[in-house]
Amino acid sequence: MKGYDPQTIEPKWQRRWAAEKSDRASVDLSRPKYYVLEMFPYPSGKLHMGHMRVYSIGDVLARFLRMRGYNVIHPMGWDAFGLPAENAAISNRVSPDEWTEKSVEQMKRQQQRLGVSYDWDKEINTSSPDYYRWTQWFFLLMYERGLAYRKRAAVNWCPHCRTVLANEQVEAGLCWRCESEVEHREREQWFFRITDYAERLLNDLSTLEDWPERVQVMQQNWIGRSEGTEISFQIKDFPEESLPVFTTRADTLFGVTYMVLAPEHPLLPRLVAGTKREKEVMEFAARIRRESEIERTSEDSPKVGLFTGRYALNPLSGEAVPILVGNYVIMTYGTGAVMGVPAHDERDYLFARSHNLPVKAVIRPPAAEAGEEGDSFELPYTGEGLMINSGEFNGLGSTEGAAAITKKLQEQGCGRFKITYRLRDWLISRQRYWGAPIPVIYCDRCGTVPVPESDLPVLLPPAADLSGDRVPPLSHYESFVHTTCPICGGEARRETDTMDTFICSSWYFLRYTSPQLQDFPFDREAADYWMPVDQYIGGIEHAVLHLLYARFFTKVLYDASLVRVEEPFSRLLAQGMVYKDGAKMSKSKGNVVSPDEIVERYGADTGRLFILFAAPPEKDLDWNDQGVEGCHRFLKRVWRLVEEWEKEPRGGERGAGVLGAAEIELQRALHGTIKKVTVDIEERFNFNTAISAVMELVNAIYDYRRGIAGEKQDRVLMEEVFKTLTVLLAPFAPHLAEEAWQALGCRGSVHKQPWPDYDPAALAVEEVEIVIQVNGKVRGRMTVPAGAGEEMIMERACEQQRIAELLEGKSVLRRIVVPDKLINIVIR
RNA sequence: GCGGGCGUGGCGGAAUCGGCAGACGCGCUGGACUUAGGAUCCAGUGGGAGACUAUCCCUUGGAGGUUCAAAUCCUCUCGCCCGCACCA
Repeated sequence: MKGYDPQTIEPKWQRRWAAEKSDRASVDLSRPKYYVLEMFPYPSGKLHMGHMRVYSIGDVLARFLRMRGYNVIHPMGWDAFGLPAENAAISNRVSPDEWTEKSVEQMKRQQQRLGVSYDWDKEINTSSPDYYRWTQWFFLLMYERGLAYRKRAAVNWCPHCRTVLANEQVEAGLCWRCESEVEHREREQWFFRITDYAERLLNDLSTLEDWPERVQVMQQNWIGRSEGTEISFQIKDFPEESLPVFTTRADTLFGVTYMVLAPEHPLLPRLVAGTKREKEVMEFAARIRRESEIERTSEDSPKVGLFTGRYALNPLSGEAVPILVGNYVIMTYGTGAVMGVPAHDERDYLFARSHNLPVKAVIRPPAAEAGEEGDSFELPYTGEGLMINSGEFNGLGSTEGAAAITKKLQEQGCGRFKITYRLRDWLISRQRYWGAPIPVIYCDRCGTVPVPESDLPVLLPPAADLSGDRVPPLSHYESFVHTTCPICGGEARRETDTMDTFICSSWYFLRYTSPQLQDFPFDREAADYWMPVDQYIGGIEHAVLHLLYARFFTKVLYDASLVRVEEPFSRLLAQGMVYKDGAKMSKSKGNVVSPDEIVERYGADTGRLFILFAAPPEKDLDWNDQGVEGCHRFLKRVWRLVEEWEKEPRGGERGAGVLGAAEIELQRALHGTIKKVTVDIEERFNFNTAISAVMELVNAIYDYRRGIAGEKQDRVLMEEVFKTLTVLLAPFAPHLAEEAWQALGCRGSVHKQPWPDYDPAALAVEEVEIVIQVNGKVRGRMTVPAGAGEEMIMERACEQQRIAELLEGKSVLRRIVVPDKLINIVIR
């Protein structure tokens, strides 16, 4: 053992651990289990600091919990299907599977260099047929349960990715992946009926107490539950038709002065058919529909509308109001039509003013806000108040009024209470090659036929040229498309869209529990044992996407009695991003530090330690090269301690049980550190302060060894201190800890040691330093016996000259004593 | 606009239940060892006043408040970050 040389010891232990499969986990009902999971990566081939951070966090927990006696499952795999692989394959002129295989290999090697304690026997790859046959199986399950359906709809189309996208995958009108502007296209597409689960997905958020609030809130917003009333308006001259609208303010029904339809509204063509306005209205609607999402939905784009020539009849007042078509109404929310109440809605007000529509006030603000008479108030008034100009409802408050109106409408058969969600069904078709084929066959005679389970997997044909413009690519694989109908045996065509990769990642945590199982997606007993994931760790970017889809999947599987948990992830840790020089690490900024670079220069232990020490896991982390140096220095410092100890003579008669003051102090430091590190990892997830506590212990050891001459040092105590220090360091710097453990002459692996308990007796102190405050200001300190009472503290405090001076001639009003901490003497 | 979060030395951060603000690390200053130091060790390091001793004052974005005591609780306010957003 000479000098700290991570380049030698790290690979050595990594090989040893791998050979011994020391991190393999199997079902053991006699032991408490713990499932630690980090979001699996897309295999880009390049590990970045964000990866290193999430794996370091997960590994501390996994190693710590194993030492705590848990049966820990800590798996890793590859989210391998998807557009980036396909695009990379096209630009590198290789097939996506070759490209993926190579990337996995590279990335796995990089991961292994970090010394993360994965059970590699559980490795999975979503692009392997062994895996995606079950992804297809889940599609069939959804189909059987009526949760997968096909419909023609205007969908989000990314022209750059040449595929459609789910709503969750469009951010402010841009593709979440390539940031191209998303267009709307009419297409026949497959959807999952996630909206059937909206209420449960929302309600069960409250059971996820250990999820960050911001993630819960983001999901709440996304689901967007809204209670209100659906009101059907009759249309003048169209007795057959009715026009339903959704409103949260049924109390304003008498204030409706117009109606607006979305340009896509199916009723629109019929309303204007054959009229002199037809051409103008339809052209107007077409123009708006051509506008991009951004143009149309940005708040500053002006609200425009056009009269259709038709009138709707207010179901309660009978009043006829004009029906317009307008750009500010969107087809995908509510009913695609709104009632215009300009007096009590900001948007309606703006729209009405610019289109010369009347404004009719029907809600009066409460007297306090409206002034004496309450007759004149500023419009629009969007708050609640008392109903006016509303016939029999006059005088009711907004809340009771809305209920009364809903009731009345219901009696008349033209309205009902309704809950509306912002959440839309999950569009899962993708017009790309590199994904799991949707297992469906179209037969002219039998219609849409799901592929029988026994015919799974529907294999992807080997990739030919993918660079062509033909969409979807699978449609030009004749041998793939042509098939026979499973029902009638006649000629049929396969579905040529593939599934959204978010489906692959919606159940992978179940596959880890029995990754090689051949006849079912996962072993039910294994899943029942390991699930739920106790601690999930990943980036905040999946707050809605992956985390919502996985929750939905789990609920469906629960309903199908395939799993016993309704929620997949008990605890969630959204780790912060890694920054450098005030910006996210990125190639364009030129501020990228790669894990490889760090491992080569300082070793994985240093890199891990820095990442964990620089900030708490959920906060953004500022990369600092000098900080890395500091962590490296610390490890070298630890190393030297062990090295020096090794050279000193062993055993000895010293330390036979009588400890001196310095020894008692060192022992106290040791047990205080055990306590702090345990609490920081287990309860607070604050690895940064756990590490700083270990640093303090190391400083205390140095102080002791400097303060006490070599031959007088208590070797028994020193040995205990060194061993415990090594164990405490094991989750953070696993290689160094293992090497040190061996150097200390201990048997076995440090990672198999039980986590130490602290001895409360060793923490006990005989004397404590107490702060003396006078009127809340620190005026002195003193050392008193631990547990000293108020009288004694007061007496001793007054012995201090400074305190006596301050108290001179003053009367003591109060004395507050915080035992073993502080006395505050209040004087006047 | 709605919702969530954050604001502490030169920097990253600590202060866990209202009880010594600034742990730990970086950086910086001085010193030791050394041919050398980007190795290592020692000392110092929030700002100000002061005989640079004692001691005192100020300090957690800002202003108030509650309290014996506030980074921590309350009110207002400023700034930054994130999510959603013409959602009827």
